[in-house]
Amino acid sequence: MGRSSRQQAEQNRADILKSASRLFRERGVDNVSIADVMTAVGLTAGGFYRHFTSKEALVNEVLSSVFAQSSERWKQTCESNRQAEHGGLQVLVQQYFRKKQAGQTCPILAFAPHVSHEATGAETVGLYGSHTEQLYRHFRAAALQSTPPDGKAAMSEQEILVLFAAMVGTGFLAQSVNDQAWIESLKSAVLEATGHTPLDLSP
Amino acid sequence: MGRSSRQQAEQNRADILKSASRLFRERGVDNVSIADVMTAVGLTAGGFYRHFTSKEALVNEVLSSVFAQSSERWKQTCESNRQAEHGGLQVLVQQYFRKKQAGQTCPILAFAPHVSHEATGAETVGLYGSHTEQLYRHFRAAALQSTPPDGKAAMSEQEILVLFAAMVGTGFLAQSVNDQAWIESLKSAVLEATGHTPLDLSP
DNA sequence: TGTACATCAGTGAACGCGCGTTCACTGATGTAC
DNA sequence: TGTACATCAGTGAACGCGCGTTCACTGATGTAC
Repeated sequence: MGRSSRQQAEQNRADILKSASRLFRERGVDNVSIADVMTAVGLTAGGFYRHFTSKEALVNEVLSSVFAQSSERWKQTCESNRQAEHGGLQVLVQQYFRKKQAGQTCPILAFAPHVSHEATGAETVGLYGSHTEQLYRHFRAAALQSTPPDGKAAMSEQEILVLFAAMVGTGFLAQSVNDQAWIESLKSAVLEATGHTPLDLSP
Repeated sequence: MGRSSRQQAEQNRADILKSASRLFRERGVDNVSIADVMTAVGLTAGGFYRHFTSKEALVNEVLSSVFAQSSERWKQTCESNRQAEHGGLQVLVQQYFRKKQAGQTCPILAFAPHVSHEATGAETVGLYGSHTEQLYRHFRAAALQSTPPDGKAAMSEQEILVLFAAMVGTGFLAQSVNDQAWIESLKSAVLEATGHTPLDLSP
């Protein structure tokens, strides 16, 4: 095979990051091997270390990239609904609950099992925490600029915190509990609570 | 060493269950080996299979036992507060958030990473789901019999679902995010929301 | 521009490690007479 | 009650497997003249 061109090598590195992002979100960091990632890209395991010093280094890059993606999407949802009739918050929660392929799982959920290992490096844990709080800030911004329906008051900080925890908690339960009916009732309860009032359920 | 008495063997089996319960909740199922469990009991790894057919069988027994324990505790919290001034719900949430040693992590949180594996058996996944919903039912019961403060209305099903998701979500975030101040703000927001009104924070 | 050489991206076998599980074995316990 | 034998709880080495990482090697790419 021999050496690849600089350009090809750069492309391969980008492919590794992309495949790892998808696989880590699909199966979790600890259930994806370096060989899995490299095979998905069409290379062999040994070559991985020309691009990253360790699996942990890959995890850190993927984590930052994936959180940045989510952050961007949340921010856009928030901004594009600035003058919408209902606030952007409901749209955000709706998208959060939308049935997605496994490769698009919320990073807060996808990386938590890896992060809560005792063995995981402090850098990874720190990145996870700060990115999670960053997502919360976008959530909060969307909540604050949502126009309250009818004559209701704007959301309090307390309500925003509770709704964020409820949204994440529901996503978490959706990953582990099979009972679709129960999960749906959780989702619609949280969704309705973001509007301070039951939504009409007409299609 | 030779054979142990029936009585001793029964004791050893119970010890294995107890140690496994603690270790699984402390570190997660996938980060605890059979050897870890057996060493904690003072035996060697090979002897494990005189008591259980596989690790998965142990997991299933531990899961049921640990969930049953939590279920019992939630039910008691609920009943012992039936005539209390504030409802049992706030006591339940307060205990849920109490800083516990790692061996007492809520089973909903502790077993989720193992359960959301693709490879995990259907039996384990089913047990996890039904036990989780059982805990929710206790939560709901505590909420429904809580006497609403002041002139507030009783909690709606929607509110109960949201608060359950928020409680679990907060516990989940507490495991992975280091920022204690933020975690505390989530906890107190959820706790206050269970009372429909801010609590007074005097010691 | 053409040639000679150095670089280094990728290969694939190997290493060391921890895991769940198996197995031949030991010897105290339980049982049959 | 005492003896002879069967049982089986626990041992500890071994197996097979997958993992993260290393390494000698290959040969196309990049560079110096």
